[in-house]
Amino acid sequence: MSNPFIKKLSRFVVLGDEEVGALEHLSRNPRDFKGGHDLILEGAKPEYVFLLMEGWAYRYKHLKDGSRQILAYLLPGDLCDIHVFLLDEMDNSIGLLCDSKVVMIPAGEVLSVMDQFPKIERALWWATLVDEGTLREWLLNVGQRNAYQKLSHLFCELAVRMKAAGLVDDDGSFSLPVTQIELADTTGLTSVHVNRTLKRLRDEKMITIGSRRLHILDPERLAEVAGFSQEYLHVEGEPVEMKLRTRLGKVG
Amino acid sequence: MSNPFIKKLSRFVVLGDEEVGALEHLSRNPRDFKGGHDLILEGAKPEYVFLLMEGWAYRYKHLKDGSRQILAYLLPGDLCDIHVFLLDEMDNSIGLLCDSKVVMIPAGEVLSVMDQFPKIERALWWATLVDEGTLREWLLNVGQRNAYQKLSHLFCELAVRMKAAGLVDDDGSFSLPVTQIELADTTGLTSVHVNRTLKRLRDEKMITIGSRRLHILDPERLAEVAGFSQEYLHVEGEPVEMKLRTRLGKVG
DNA sequence: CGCAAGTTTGACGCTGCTCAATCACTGTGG
DNA sequence: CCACAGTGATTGAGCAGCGTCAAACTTGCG
Repeated sequence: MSNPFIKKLSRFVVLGDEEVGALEHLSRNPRDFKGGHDLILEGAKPEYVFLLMEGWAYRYKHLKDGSRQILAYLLPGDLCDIHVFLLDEMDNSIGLLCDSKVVMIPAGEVLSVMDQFPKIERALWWATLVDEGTLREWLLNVGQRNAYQKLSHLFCELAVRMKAAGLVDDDGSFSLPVTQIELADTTGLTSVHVNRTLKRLRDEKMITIGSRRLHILDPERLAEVAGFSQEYLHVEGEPVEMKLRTRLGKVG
Repeated sequence: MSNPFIKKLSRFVVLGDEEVGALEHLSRNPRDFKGGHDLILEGAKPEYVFLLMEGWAYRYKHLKDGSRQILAYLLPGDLCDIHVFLLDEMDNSIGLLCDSKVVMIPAGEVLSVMDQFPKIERALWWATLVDEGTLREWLLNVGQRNAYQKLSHLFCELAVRMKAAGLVDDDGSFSLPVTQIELADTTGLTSVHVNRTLKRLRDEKMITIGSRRLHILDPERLAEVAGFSQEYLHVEGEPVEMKLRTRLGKVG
């Protein structure tokens, strides 16, 4: 299963051949995009749903004073803006952090696949719920933790998600094409303070960071510092549909 | 239409008689709960979906050090924890801010209504997307704005939501059964600093606050200070389903 | 090689936190 | 009807985590 989209939805429902076929059809023809560019800007009329097949993207929003909040990182298999259906215009921008492969799916096509395959609709809904859970963790992170804990928590989360996407090396390191400025805009800090905090994490031998890679040297201690537990990401165990079947004695 | 749940879902889809009937059936028999109590605590096995019919609830989460982040306020018509389906156990708690009427819907019942009425399923999904958008605004708020702007933004949001629920008085004031401690845990500030910031907003004649009510005296200036614009709440205009039909030339 | 972008470090200051005391409000019981 | 307790609001004094400003250094790339 090399299609990260199908791999991801399989965490939620058990897909039949027809459904796999439909998803493969949806994700045919990814286009190559250069890193540093934006897929879509706040205010644009959304026509496509962007599906990331390879690379890194991020969702962000600007304030009038120029400050920026990064709202999510998007990894292979993630839909960038399924909430497009609601919007007359985009309420956030999506940028690419490195060269990436992206499928642009016309919004109507997503809708008709959902109409045809209720299971896919439900899987997409569940994916949305995971995104929401992640957002809640981010809010907790930004609202309540100090700089040291914030960065630790972010790194723990990214490690788990990258692992689930099969993108962590044997030595435990993974690509992190993110500048300290971006880490700052993610956590609500300044890049100067991020820099000092990274130095501390490095000095304490918990991480190695540089040349766009992160290596977590001491995962246990990092998770301890962050107060991290990975349940909210729902990357482990059998598909949600199966768990639900067991729990409620019925098919979702 | 006195049923706030139906009223809310009607913002997303045009409901037929059967669907209205099903929703009315779902929301029969609200139970009375006392304010200050919790509906469900983090770690509990979720069996019911809580539907708030009257009153105020909030979603929150604790850190081990005892600090708390409030993640959402729930108003009449809101489902408190539809994401229950995903969870083996609750990853957040839900508390009541005042005496409230709540329907406890068995999780399986929600599922079977969604199976029977795709439109309702889609409306619930859209409601989830609005929640997610709100969460993104909160993240922006907590991450990037200062205390003065944070509180202004929160008040603007609550005013719009209360208005949509038909709970704002003619004089523009509305019930806000929230202590300064809770405002602090919402915005990532301390109650002392919230107090000082409220004083400033009062001194500048933008709000009146007290005895569990908020009166916004100068909505324009408050929105200006906050950088608030209400689109993300999707309380205005025709139902999303209709807009979509116009936009895509097809039925969602 | 030389620029551009990002990282690192220092000095200093402010927003918002901590600690703590006092005040106001509301509901309770004698 | 009043004393009292508990909760929340208010205010002050002092402080620290993180921000600002600025300069130097490092890295990647055409």
